[in-house]
Amino acid sequence: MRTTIKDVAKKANVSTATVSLVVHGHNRISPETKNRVEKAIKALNYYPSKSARNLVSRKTGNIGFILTEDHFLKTEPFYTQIFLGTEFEARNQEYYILLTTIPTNFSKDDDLPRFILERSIDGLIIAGKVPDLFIEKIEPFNLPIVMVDYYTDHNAQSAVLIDNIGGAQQATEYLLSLGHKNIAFIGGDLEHPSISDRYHGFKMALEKNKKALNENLIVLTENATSREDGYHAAKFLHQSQTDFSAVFACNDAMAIGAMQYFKSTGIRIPQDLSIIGFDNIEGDLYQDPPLSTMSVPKIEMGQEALQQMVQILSNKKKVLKKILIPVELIVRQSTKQK
Amino acid sequence: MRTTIKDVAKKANVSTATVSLVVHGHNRISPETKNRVEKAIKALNYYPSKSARNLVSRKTGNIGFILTEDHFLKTEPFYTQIFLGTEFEARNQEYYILLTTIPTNFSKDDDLPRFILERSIDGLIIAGKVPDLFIEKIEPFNLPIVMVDYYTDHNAQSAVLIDNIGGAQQATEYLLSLGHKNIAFIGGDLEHPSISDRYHGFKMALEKNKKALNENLIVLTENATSREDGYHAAKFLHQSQTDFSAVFACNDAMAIGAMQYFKSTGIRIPQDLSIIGFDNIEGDLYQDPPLSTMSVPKIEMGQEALQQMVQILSNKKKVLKKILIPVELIVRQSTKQK
DNA sequence: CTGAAAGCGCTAACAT
DNA sequence: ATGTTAGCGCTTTCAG
Repeated sequence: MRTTIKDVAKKANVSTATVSLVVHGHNRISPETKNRVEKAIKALNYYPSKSARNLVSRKTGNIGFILTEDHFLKTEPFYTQIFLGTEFEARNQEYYILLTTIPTNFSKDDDLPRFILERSIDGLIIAGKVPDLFIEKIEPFNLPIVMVDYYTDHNAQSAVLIDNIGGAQQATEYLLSLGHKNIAFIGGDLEHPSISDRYHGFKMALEKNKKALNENLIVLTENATSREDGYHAAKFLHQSQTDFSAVFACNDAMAIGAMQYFKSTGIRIPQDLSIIGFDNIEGDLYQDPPLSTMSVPKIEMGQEALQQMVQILSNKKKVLKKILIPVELIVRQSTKQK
Repeated sequence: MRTTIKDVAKKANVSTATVSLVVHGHNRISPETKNRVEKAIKALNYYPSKSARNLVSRKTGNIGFILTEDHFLKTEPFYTQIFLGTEFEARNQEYYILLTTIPTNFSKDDDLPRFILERSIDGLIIAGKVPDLFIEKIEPFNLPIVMVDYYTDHNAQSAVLIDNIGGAQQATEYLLSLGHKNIAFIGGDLEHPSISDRYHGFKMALEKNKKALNENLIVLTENATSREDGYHAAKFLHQSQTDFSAVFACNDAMAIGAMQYFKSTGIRIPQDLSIIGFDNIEGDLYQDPPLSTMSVPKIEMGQEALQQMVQILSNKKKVLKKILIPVELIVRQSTKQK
């Protein structure tokens, strides 16, 4: 049998209330009693029962973490890192994270995660793009929500977002500063806020530097932004016969795919062509040459999300914040002065 | 305020005890009452409070899932898939999974996961290789443990394991059946049970078929078994000038790296050299040629682990089982009749 | 077949 | 400064 608050009280010769106060660090307990209680706690190796606490506090101490299956199983551990960040922070903040996935094409017949139905969580962190339908369906549960790396104002929530616009500008301007005049952009589905923001950042940088936008240098694939898509985008670009000396890929996966294509045609990187990506994934380092990119602090984003959640949970007032996480230019060997 | 069992009882004109019995599907309730109660539950959208249940049952309804950080963040979503399998199954079995990582080099100064210290879990699933020290440190907590894809008999637990020996034999015999006489093996740290088992399976198949083992055709890298390691192992093999027409790599990552090296030297696959891997990771399909391999059912392994845990948790008797999950030969284009 | 009631371990008024 | 006590929502004997 596990030791309970009663055991501690008995051993320390106080009431359970006193023990409870000591455990919670209330200062209206005399130092001596406090000391005695603490000793008893140590001696008995007492840990308060979560269940009992939860029952009386009407909270669960759990925070749900949701992402779509494909995001979780993706080769790049992008969301996995974000999860890890929230898990790290949850340790400090005394919360547990309940991770679950939802089908990538969540449909109206799909059940909501059990922890939502059973109300086993105090709040919900949603990472990455999820179907609108899902957001709608959880609305009635009135859970505090923090989104990470995705945002929809379908119903207002707090969000932790990458500074995609700023980062894309920075990347583009870096390329410009290297003397490149004709810069191509390869990307995917503009419905995705991250991608469209990066695209915008790219255009803004050109405008700001009074460079005309050459439509032929913009290649947007239908949907995904994988290595394969990058490969094909590069091929398309190459075969369009338009002149360019640098490529800004909307993410590293596409950049890597593109690089692979260009190299296969004999184009040398960075001598003939500079390429920069976005995300800073592990694979960048194993490329030949290693890929220049914009670094996204994934762990930190996860931590930030958890902190936001804790704030929402402790203050009653619902401050809806959008937090923009800055990204950092990482120069490696895939970019070069023209 | 959330609806409680009392609300349901009042609405259905019964006692809370009756509601409880209905919820648990006891059959000593008359059909009419049962019906009435069920209607009330629906109408009020009642879900029993986990905390209250946990408190009275002295269980938490949670199962911990532990892996090392590097395993979780690996590029290949191998353990991620295993986790997903346990999570899927946990949904059926009414458990929540608490996922946490431990440092890859867990040292004696590292804290144990909070959910162990606070006893917030009923059992623990450990996936992949973890430091012995960790296993030792959790022993006093006397938690039911199920290991997945790793086993140590430091203290006896149940385990869900890949049939590595059988799979390696199968792969090797397949290569033999193709007419290959000189088959190389590339692998890593034999301290790791999976790798050493695959190595043994390889040797056993040779023996069984009365083929001598050529030491020059065995390349074991120091530690890891990544693409890079495969690349270097292949290089080493190639430069040793020993004759071989087929390679069995201890996993797909190494196989892919090896293939990359061989192709770079002009060796054609499968015309000049057959390669087979192990694991069946997603990347296999994107290789040129697509990689033949032994398929490991990761999701199923996770499910199996959870089921084992539930069994242990429901029976008091601790049956320690080792479950061997069979693997399946997948023939793609990297292997060919000699 | 159903209800009354004790109690799981803890917290938070309210007393003292 | 500390103790008493009434719940939190549920399960589970034990009666009826």
